[in-house]
Amino acid sequence: MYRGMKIGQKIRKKAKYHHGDLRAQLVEATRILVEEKGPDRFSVSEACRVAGVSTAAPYRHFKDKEEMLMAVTADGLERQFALMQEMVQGHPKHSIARIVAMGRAYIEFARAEPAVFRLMFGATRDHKSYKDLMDQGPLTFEFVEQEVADFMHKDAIDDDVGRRAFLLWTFVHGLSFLLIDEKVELSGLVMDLDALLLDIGQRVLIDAVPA
Amino acid sequence: MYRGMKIGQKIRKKAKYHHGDLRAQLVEATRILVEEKGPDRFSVSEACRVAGVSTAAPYRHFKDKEEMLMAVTADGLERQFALMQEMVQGHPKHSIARIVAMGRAYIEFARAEPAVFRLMFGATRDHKSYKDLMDQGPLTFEFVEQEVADFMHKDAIDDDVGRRAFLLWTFVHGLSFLLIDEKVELSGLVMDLDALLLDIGQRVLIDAVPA
DNA sequence: TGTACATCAGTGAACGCGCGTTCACTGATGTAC
DNA sequence: TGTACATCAGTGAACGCGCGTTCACTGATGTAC
Repeated sequence: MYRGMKIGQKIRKKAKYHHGDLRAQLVEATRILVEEKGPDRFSVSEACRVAGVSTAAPYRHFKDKEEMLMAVTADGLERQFALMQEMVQGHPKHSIARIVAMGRAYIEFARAEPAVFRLMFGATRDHKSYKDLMDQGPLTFEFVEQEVADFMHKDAIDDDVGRRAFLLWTFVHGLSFLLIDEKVELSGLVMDLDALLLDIGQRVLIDAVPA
Repeated sequence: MYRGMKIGQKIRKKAKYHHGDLRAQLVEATRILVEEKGPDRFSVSEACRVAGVSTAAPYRHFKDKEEMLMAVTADGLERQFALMQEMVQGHPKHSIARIVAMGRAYIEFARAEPAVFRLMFGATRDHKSYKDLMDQGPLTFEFVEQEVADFMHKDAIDDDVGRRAFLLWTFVHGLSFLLIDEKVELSGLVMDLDALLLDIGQRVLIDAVPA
């Protein structure tokens, strides 16, 4: 059964003419289907079937199919950001453990919801609402920059901080895709994920000192 | 007009009942369409239109639609590998310039043919022929490992070499996706691509020396 | 509190569309004698 | 060299399918008096 949906609930919902919660439920159905079949094989009709509603119903809440996908994407961006903020907490300020935790959060999100991750970071869609949506991306990156600045005991984000944050992001982004696209397995990596993140974190954040 | 196809050629080809070259031409049409519309919006019918052939014709050469995409993917993997080998040549052995050139080749391929790159490295397809296809991937990675071993003046590929090669690959892979998915622009990077690749190459290949 | 009515979230049937694949066929080519 | 025939790469029409979206509608809800 789907997340947060008890047996029989679907039928009960159907009994009510006015749903009350259809938009949220359609977004949830879309999220599940996208995850099950991939973003390109998702269909509005199927989301309606899951939500127990006629195929015309979504058009009260969304302009078109693409807008449903955008809603899932926006939700994903917010949740990933939240997860990163959450996982950083508890690690001491200025410690590299915070950087590692941040990277792990990024990757864990990708692995938990690969299809949503692909929506979030995959090929740009040429939909109107896409621009608004993409405001969340920079926000998350600024958070990474802030953490890097903290680690380096800098109180502002300068070019050097930006560059290092970008290196970290790129690495973690690449690893996410390699993992969810099954080009690489964590078990084949010799090191475990945390060790790997620590290693790359040190390489990027600590400069080589000439002997 | 499409690559290697002169005006009028399509009509001339059509005049011949026996094509002689249809398989190759369909692969080429598929490649072009995938690049134009994205892997998921490619259709067999359209490839047939481009190749100037009936919609049933491909089934003499391919089992199904997916097999056409696989052919394009395999071709892409080979060409990327060739490009990497080619761009490394001319740089002195053991020099980091070889590593940089290799990374640049990877990224240049991705930028030149983003949709094919997505086919090559995107979500695993559950097609029978997919397994055979994926033999090329490890081959390319071994080449990277060999170059890393050379740079480090090692004559065998050990775990340390493998780990560093993996770090390089992950970074370059992440950068490729960020670029083709338009999450980042080279112009916004402060450093140019070669400087960036050199920087990350050094960080991965040269260890910090404790003061 | 009861009633009239506007609002609005849903229905269900229908639409046109392009798709992947199959089918019996046809016409060109290569080969045996 | 000429002819009969097998082979095989194409045709073109048809199929069933599921899709996204629109339409006139209906029934539940909230509000004004």
